Amino acid sequence: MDGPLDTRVTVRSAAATHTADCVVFGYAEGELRVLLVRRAVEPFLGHWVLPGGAMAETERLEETARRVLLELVGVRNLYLQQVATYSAPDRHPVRRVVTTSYYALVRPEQHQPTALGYLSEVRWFPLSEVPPLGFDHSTLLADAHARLILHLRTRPLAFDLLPERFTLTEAQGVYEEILGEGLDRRNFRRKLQTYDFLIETEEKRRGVRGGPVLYRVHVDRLRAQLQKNT
Amino acid sequence: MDGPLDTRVTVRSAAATHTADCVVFGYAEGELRVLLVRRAVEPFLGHWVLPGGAMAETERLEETARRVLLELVGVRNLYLQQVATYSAPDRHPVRRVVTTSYYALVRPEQHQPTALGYLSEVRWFPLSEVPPLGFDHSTLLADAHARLILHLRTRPLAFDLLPERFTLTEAQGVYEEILGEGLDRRNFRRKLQTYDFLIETEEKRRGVRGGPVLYRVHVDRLRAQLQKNT
DNA sequence: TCAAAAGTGTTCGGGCTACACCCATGC
DNA sequence: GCATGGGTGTAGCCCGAACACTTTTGA
Repeated sequence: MDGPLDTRVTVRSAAATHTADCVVFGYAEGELRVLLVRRAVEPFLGHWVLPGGAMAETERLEETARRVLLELVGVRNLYLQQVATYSAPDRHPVRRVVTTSYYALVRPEQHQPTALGYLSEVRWFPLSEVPPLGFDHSTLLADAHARLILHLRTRPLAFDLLPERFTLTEAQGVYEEILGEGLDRRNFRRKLQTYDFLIETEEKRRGVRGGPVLYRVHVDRLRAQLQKNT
Repeated sequence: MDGPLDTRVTVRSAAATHTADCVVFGYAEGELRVLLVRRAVEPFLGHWVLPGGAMAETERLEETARRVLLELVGVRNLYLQQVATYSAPDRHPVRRVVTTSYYALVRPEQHQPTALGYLSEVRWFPLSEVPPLGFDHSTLLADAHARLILHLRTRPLAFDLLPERFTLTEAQGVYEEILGEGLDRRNFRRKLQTYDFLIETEEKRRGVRGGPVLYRVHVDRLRAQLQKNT
């Protein structure tokens, strides 16, 4: 309660480090992917884990998460949602670390992630090829994905993963990849046509049969829509 | 990320106290209520706040929350869900405190809350009569209530707030109080009749016109149901 | 020209909503 | 006995699910 400890039980307050870890989702080549980093230091040297960093003195956790993402993929202003906080005393083998997880949606083609600091590698993994992660990060990833599915069912989030111009079939691919299930093309398109933030452009995608029409989003309307069902 | 800090930005890791604060909901006399405590120490001396406590060295935050609830209302094994984590650097006027909030559902008639330690008073407040709270607890309360509404729409949570025997009208009252809207009696009853964990007893409620029949829940079936849509 | 993907309407069923009358009990 | 709340069924609506053929374009 932000106050002195209760006196009935003698507890020593834990001086834990607090980190923000990011589950960064991206969509490329028809697959939902997640950004992982490889550790170059112990513990879990050589393991793949979620990118993250320690909360600084004057930061909120969300700011920590944004700072990490800026450093890692050089992107600001992306869609970021807190998922949960993990506090098992032994979740870090060396010292006490409490972690709050966030999920983020980015456009992979716009950003080249760079390994830095204590990392040896950064890579996009298709969700189905993610190896067992260090710490309890497999759990964080699963929880974040579950939360994303939940959110996607009530909010038009997929467009934060798509490039500026996209076809409806590509949009459907994003939905199918996140939800992990196939969707009916006509039902899907009818649903999208109810969104006032979708704008049909004059262009068609070249190099693909059928000559699909390209769409773009009216950014302000999309933002308004997203705020409505927060 | 549970690792050394990134090197590109020099951050000093914040040694924050971490607390678990509880938004304890109860239903009594036809009203949804929340359990608040009054502080007997600075800061916010005399203010009403959410009950909570600092995470101990060997505890997970959920255990902290359960410990607080055990001490405060003497109840184990209640329905407890993590809501969110709050980390604004200035949310506590004296020192840095990060707080993770939980909501809990209890049966007020079974427990007499007791003020202890640094508290001068403990009281159930009807949700509509909650005063402005100390710290940022008004926000935590609002967020927890919003989360409860969300959960109630997909899970049969109301029965964790009702006494062992209850009428369908009483159950409807709980739903209406949480959702903040009136429900159609017949539609509501039809919906409840689809739940296999509701058991009609032989008894009727005495002292109320109409002689409504009392129901109880099949605890195992309810637990099974709740786990299904976690 | 043919193979592949884009594009398009209608029907069906289930679940939610709205609505009115009789019955049991307390006062 | 009468006022209050308990108990019950049906019809419309909306949304999501299922489903097949024509058009466009690349190869």
